[in-house]
Amino acid sequence: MPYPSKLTPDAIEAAAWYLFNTGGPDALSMRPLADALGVRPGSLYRYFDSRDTLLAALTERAARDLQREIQFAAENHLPRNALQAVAGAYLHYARTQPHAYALLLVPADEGSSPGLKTSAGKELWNTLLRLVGDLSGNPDDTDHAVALWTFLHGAASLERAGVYGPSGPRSGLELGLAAILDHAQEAGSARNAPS
Amino acid sequence: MPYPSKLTPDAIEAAAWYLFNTGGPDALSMRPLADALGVRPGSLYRYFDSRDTLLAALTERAARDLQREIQFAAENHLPRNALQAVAGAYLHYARTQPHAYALLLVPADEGSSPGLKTSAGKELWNTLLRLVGDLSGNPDDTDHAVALWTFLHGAASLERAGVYGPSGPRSGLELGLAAILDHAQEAGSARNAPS
DNA sequence: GTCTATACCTTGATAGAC
DNA sequence: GTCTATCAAGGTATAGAC
Repeated sequence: MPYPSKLTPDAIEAAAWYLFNTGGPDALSMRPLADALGVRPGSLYRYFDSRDTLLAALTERAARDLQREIQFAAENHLPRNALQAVAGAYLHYARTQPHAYALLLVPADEGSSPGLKTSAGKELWNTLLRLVGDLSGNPDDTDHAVALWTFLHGAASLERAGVYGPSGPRSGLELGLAAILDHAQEAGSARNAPS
Repeated sequence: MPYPSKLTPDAIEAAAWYLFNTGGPDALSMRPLADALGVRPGSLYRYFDSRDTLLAALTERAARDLQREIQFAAENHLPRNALQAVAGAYLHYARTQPHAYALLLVPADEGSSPGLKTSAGKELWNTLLRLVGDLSGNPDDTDHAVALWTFLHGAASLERAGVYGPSGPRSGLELGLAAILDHAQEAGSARNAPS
């Protein structure tokens, strides 16, 4: 029975995901990955054209993961609280899976596509857009969604860069988040009761 | 006259700066750098311990550059307009020198220190803090400064990731910026006229 | 003191044998 | 489908020529 081959795309991806999340991009190299799978480096190329292709798969996976966390966090909350919870979940994911998160927003010039232009990435955006719409009353409120996402990513990114220091800028973040949510909410009120 | 050596730290740094800003991190490799200087790779190590040391020098340089741009943009403006101009200058720098900008906020685990913890980086922060203080009336308003910087970096970062698309989310960014500046300004008013 | 020559090791990737 | 070579390019270290 020669059928069950040692390798499958899923097995490779799983091992790669582990290596990547454990040690970051540098830890994901073809040789150690092959070692982990009990195989020779060259064999991997039968399933993934290149390391970049493999990274693209991991990117998609990261987007799906984060989208699920966001969705879950928002459930059973009123709009304002939902977004507050989403912000927490977003930052929590960026904190606990920093490498995977970084994959989502790789600069455009560094090969692989931006990560959030994947199908999973678009779903993530739509989820955010819907939640913001619930707050502001505008179902297609891209402006506030963009502002919110911009702020969340900035927070995740600066935190990861170690800029905030140990004491943490919690108050600064909460303040900024509140400023944006307030703005969206006021826009909603103005809609319902135009002067 | 054997004295004038072919290499000087400044010459190396300048060539490295050019390579780096032109082609990104990958373009800064020791061999091409040596070629550009008409020298053998090994020679570079008399002046810089490693590629990382060289990168650290470039990081310092980037922080200095950005700080100067910010300072210049803020001159001769009233607080609110100054910060608006600063935001523009910040994003402009991130747009036109993307690689140098990225150097400032390298994730903490990727070797070299966060870039903004250099002396030039601290100056940058102090500049921002002062300008925010002028608006809110609180000379040490770290909260609003953090919120503003978080938002600016998020914008620079998402833009670079190509997330906003060609049409640009100008309105979303202006809206978020306005929300934060308004919040700071209102805090200032409340200070002067406490209820 | 300054630079060259050279070598070592690790990457990603490919071609062809089995 | 997997292995065995093998390649080019990268960062780095050292020994020795000038």
